Amino acid sequence: MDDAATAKLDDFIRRKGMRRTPQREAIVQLAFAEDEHFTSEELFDRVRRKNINASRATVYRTIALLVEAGLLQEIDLGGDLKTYDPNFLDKPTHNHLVCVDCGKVIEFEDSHLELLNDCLTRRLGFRPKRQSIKIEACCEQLRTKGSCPSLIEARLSRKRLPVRKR
Amino acid sequence: MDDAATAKLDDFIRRKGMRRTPQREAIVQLAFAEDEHFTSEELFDRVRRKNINASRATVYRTIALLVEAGLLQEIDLGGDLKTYDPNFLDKPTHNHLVCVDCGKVIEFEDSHLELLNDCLTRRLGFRPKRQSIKIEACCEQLRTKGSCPSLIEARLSRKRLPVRKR
DNA sequence: CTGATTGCAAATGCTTTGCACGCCA
DNA sequence: TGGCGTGCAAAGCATTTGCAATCAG
Repeated sequence: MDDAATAKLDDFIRRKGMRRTPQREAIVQLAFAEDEHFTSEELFDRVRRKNINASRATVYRTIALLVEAGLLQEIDLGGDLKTYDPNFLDKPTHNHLVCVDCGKVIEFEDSHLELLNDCLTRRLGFRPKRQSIKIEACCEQLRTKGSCPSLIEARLSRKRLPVRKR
Repeated sequence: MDDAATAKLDDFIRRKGMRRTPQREAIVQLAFAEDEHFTSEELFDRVRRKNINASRATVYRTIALLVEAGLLQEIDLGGDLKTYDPNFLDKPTHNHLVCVDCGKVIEFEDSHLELLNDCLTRRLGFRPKRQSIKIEACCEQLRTKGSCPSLIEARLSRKRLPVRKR
């Protein structure tokens, strides 16, 4: 978590008359420790692995806090669980491409896409607030060679494949 | 529900060795009776209002069936409930603009957007499968005049506003 | 001190499932 | 008749919440 984020959170907490607690500090730090998206439960896992004294409820409450403060974005990756993205502060306009085979998520930005969306929104008589683009696709390599590097990587790291059913 | 859809469903049911039951028929018909998106519970409401003998469980099971058959699309409109879109068979490439104030959903298509997304996907080394674009915006009129026709309409028809918390 | 915060367990609410019965093919 | 489909109630599961104890300021 960079300084801008720290400052923003401090400001938010002060304005709200809230308190700084060790649990909050630790959870927030862990949320931004990696660039990867996470679910509530995954963040709670990080907390447990670090032997931090914070309950599941506090993790959920802190996530809600960060979302409200605009530091964390709730995004839809297609699963049934809510996913959070810690990278929107640095790249406010990025979009997501999800590999339907391995669930790997790739973030990308494109100014043309942004501009086009903006125009479309205005043409429809609206004022753009936020646009989220999710592209579901599969690797060329998977199709042609029968295996995709992301899939292999996902298997090696024993990563959870995308959830389809709750 | 047009003929193409009926045929497609018939085919799907036959291939799967499934049966045609009055409940299924009725639920499917109601699902495509209107162009509007619906949640599982809303579809169940329609069923009840028509005094059709079908339980909530059957409605859920039939929705799953339609999604699997590719006749219904599960889309993310930002609420916490799953939403289903019955219009993808006619317009496979449409996107959604959601008014953040009244929750009104507008469907739109744009070939430039499609093309651009397609190029982007390929450039990233992927093969496009499906792209869903959700734009969150608010009416110009709401900003300038303090009220938006959709909002008024939503209030008049006592429509549920977008769900924020479960 | 005072009230925000936490932890626990219970509650919520949507969705799924096990099972016995009924009905389509 | 065989076994898919249905209804009911119970189970699942992520998330939220009530409440008493605790802790920050």
